[in-house]
Amino acid sequence: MNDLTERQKTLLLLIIRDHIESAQPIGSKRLVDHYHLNLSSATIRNEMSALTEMGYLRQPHTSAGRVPTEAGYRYFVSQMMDQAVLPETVQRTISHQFHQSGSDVSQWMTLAASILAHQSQGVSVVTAPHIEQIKFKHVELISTQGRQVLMILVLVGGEVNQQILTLAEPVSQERLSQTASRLNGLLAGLTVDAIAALTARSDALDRDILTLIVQDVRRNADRVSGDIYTDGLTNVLAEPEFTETEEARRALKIFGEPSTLKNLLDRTTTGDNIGGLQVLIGGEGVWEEFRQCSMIIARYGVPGMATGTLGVLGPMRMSYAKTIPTVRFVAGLLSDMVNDTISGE
Amino acid sequence: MNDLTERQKTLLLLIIRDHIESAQPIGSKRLVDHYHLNLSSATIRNEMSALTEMGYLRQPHTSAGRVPTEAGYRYFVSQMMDQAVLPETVQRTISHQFHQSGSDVSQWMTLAASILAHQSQGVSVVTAPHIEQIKFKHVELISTQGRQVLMILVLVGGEVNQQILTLAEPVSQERLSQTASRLNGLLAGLTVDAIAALTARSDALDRDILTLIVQDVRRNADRVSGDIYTDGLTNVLAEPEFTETEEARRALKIFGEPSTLKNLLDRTTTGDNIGGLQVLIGGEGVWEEFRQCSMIIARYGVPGMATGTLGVLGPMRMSYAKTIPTVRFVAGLLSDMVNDTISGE
DNA sequence: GTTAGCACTCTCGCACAGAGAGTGCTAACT
DNA sequence: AGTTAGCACTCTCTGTGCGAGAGTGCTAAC
Repeated sequence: MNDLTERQKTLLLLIIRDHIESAQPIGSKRLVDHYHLNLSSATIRNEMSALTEMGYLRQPHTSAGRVPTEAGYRYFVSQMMDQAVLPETVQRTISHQFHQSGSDVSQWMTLAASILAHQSQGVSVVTAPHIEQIKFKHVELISTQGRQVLMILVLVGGEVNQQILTLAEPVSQERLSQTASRLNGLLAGLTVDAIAALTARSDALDRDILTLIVQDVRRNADRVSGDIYTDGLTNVLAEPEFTETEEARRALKIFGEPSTLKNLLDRTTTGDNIGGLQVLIGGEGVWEEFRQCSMIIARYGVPGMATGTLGVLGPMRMSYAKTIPTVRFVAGLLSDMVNDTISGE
Repeated sequence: MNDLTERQKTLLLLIIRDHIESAQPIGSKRLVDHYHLNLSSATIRNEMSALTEMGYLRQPHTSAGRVPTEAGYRYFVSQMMDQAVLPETVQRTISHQFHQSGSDVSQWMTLAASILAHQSQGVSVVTAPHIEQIKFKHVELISTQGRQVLMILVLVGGEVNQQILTLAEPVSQERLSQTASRLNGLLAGLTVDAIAALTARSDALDRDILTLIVQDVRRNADRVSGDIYTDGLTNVLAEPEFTETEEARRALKIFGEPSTLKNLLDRTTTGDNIGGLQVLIGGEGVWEEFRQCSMIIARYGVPGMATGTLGVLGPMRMSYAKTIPTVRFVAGLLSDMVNDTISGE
């Protein structure tokens, strides 16, 4: 891997950087003209030939300039991975936006997706934090009319669900309030599984409600952890490599199908490397449809408690230098926010 | 308008229907071959020439077949508007999906958008119902830690908001419960404005909470009524008229920008024609970017109480016969559901 | 009013040539 | 040994010209 001479390294990085900007194959002459290297085009040709031999560059056809291969990009990314930092002004802007937004998880997600899409000019995707251990906090029962009761369920972490249940017979608000406060004492801090265990040995009214609580929490856990937020779907259409629509369509279609997308994200991330980014270049064997694309993915949250995934999809020649630190920064922010809400109790 | 002979009518409808299917200009010969009319191509040419003269058809160039003009489509739509009905099997499938879904507004919206996009193969958009008169129903105050209190607010219509407020000094859960139940008696059924009026003449704790209630409701009203759900963004890329990306991109971009989109919908719909559809053909002067597109829009909900908009964007040669009844049906379903939740109290 | 026939027009696809860009190789230079 | 100038070569891209095909409008006959 590191049998590259110093000159070859700088040349390779230069070529990739230029190609990311111009979206065109880079020739030796162009290189000499644009950057005043103290070298002739012939020398550069020799080096380029060597880099091609080594698999970092590729020629679309015999008489075109060079284009980075996946290996080339990977080298490029590995070089800049550590240094790339988001300018402080951008950091502040983003933080500001988050602090201005509401305290609702879905708002955070939407905002994160929007910021990622904007900054990177790619397609962003954010999954809501999946809460590993859901714990009961509080329940309210409000009679609405006849046998219909509105149940409000508060979970540790501040999440609130509501649900309407229909009882076998009308029950007064007073009795409902009593039941609620009794249950609150009984269930405080218990996990779903513990509550489910309790259900069996309870009397009629309690059983109805407990069953519903368990059901609701479980269903909701599925739904919320399945929630996927995307933004910038159309950004990618601006890229020159997607002028023939077919390619773009196939890639975008995947992003339009939440289930497939979730699957893809799950397969490529593990829960315990918070802070570490993954950069998938050219599909990297993961998904045939993304052969022309790259993805930058990160996990955020608190391992073992609540974690989610976020990432950006772009063309293979996306601006890694900008996107990588952005993804990292936003992941950090979201982690902090998740941490705050969880440790709140 | 109705100076069309019977034969011209059937011919016009035939041409449009064929063009919607084939996406190609329709020539006289093709028409004779495909549908066994008892006419020669020459006769048809004469009629086509007349239809062109009248502005219903157009020739892309001298020696191509005919293509419908906007006026042609409009005539087509006006002819089928009343008869088009959704097959009962489809109706049942859709109803079923709605009844299976949760009771959460945002789930309805997502589902509606998904169904519309799928059925029509176009881009769908649904705005959440805007509640005109928000009324208070119930509040709960739950102490979490120190001075932080979780406020849960239930509105008439079943909507539930939560919000964390920080008090000047710690207050016991008991006192909070008292306050909550007092407020519940006081505010039941009041509108936001009425509550705001009360705020002035209340003591410290009440005032804090009341202010927050008003704030929260107002902010939430803005947010929810601003919520826009879209689906099928990539469907439109499959259409042959969008193979050059530029056109598609501009149209899609608008659908990616919630604010612009909302503006557009608001401008083209009025709140009081629930049940009536609007069909905008070729942008219809509304929006330059949609020159190649059509939109089918409907309002749903209960006028004066809560209404929202939903619609489908597709190419001008979209399948009106299928999309119009679908939009109408889904609008009806959503209206029913809104009606149910509102009249629930 | 309808139809057959015909000349006309315009697009589309294809082949072909020339320009341009970039390469690899060789030989000369430092 | 490394670097450079020069040159022949290859391949894409662009524009042009031409024939095929499709469709039309018009005229004259039915």
